[in-house]
Amino acid sequence: MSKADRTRQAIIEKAAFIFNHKGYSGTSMNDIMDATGLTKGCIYGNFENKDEIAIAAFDYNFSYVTSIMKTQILDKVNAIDKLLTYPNTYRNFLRVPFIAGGCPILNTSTEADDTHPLLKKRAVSALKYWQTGIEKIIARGIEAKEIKPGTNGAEFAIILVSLIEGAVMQAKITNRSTELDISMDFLEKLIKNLKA
Amino acid sequence: MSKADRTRQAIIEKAAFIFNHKGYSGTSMNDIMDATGLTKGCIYGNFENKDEIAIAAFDYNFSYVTSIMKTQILDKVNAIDKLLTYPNTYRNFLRVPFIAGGCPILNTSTEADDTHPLLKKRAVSALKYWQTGIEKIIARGIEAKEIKPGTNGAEFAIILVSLIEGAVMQAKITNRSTELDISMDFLEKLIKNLKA
DNA sequence: CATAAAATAGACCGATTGGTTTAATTTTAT
DNA sequence: ATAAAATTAAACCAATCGGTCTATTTTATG
Repeated sequence: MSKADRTRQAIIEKAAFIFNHKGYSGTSMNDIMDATGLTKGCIYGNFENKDEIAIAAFDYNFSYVTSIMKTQILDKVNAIDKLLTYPNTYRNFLRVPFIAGGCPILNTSTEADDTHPLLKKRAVSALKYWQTGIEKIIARGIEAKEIKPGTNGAEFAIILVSLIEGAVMQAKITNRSTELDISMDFLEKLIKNLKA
Repeated sequence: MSKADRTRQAIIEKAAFIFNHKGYSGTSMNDIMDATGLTKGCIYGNFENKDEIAIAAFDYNFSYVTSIMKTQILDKVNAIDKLLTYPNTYRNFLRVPFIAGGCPILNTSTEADDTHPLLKKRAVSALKYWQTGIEKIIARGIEAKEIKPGTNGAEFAIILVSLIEGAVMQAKITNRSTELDISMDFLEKLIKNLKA
């Protein structure tokens, strides 16, 4: 990894943290300078503009969350156990916030849907990637006779995501885990109900 | 209503629309000047600063949504029917966006939770008001023997809100009603399952 | 170790930010 | 009708915005 690559990566990682807390328009280039300890010239030598940093930051945040979930899911063999990773992980989201600032899909979606087409596109892709990931687990679970045949994977994915994102939003704003506990308990039951 | 009151109200209404689309830091005083057709001096004669406008705008947006829901809920006599107002209304959220820009609680929560304590407080109050409203419907429904005794109102409120907010977020970013259709179908079944 | 290329620092730019001030104009109440 | 009070317009402010440019330093290569 060249020095430029290392600098670029450092900018992305620091910026990713800030963008996920303050949002796109709430984050200034000065914020990024302060966080990285780099000057403006250096940052603009590595990125064309703020947009490019924001997009790289979103991709970084999303792939970070994805990698954490994927690692845990790959540890499980049974499809039900794979799905249970979601409620089990998100139940502790406030206590162990594995991504500081909250879910990047939720944060980016609500800010960018009416304002920033580029970020919006990124958020759409990320959401669909998540949804199809869950569908795949369910499809394979059906094949392996671990999940009831006839289970609608696409529908279940949407409900799972709704419960998680809705609960994360409520828990973050009220600053309590109650909403996550209750929604994730409920999601857990839904998943166990899929068992063949 | 004095002229000052009318001016103030006009500013709030126009600003409420913009804030719910562009967010707090995405909205500038110039945006508000353009939308209202008023000058800066005039706006600052009616409000102390941007914060005061943002808070009044949030309150306006929230009470607007609340009034629409309340009207429909009051039309129903049975507690189950009152609860069904939620899936029935939010199912059409994209087709008939009764509040432009999306749910103000969702929008404000995700932006303000890490950045704007005053707006955060407002969002918390709004969310709790919504939650307790649902709890009350359920409590009265139990009394009236329309809803199963033993139903946990607080838990059901959280799940209802999670499903709605999660689905609204997904539908708004993907620009399709699929997520709302599926999540609201599911919520409808949950509600009907509460019947005594 | 010399040198070309890549990376970085920091001064600088015009535009825009939220906010103030002052003078003129309307409204309101007597 | 008129004076006091409320409201409004528009010039003005310092600070910050995203972004550029050039000189200097650091890095990699022959």
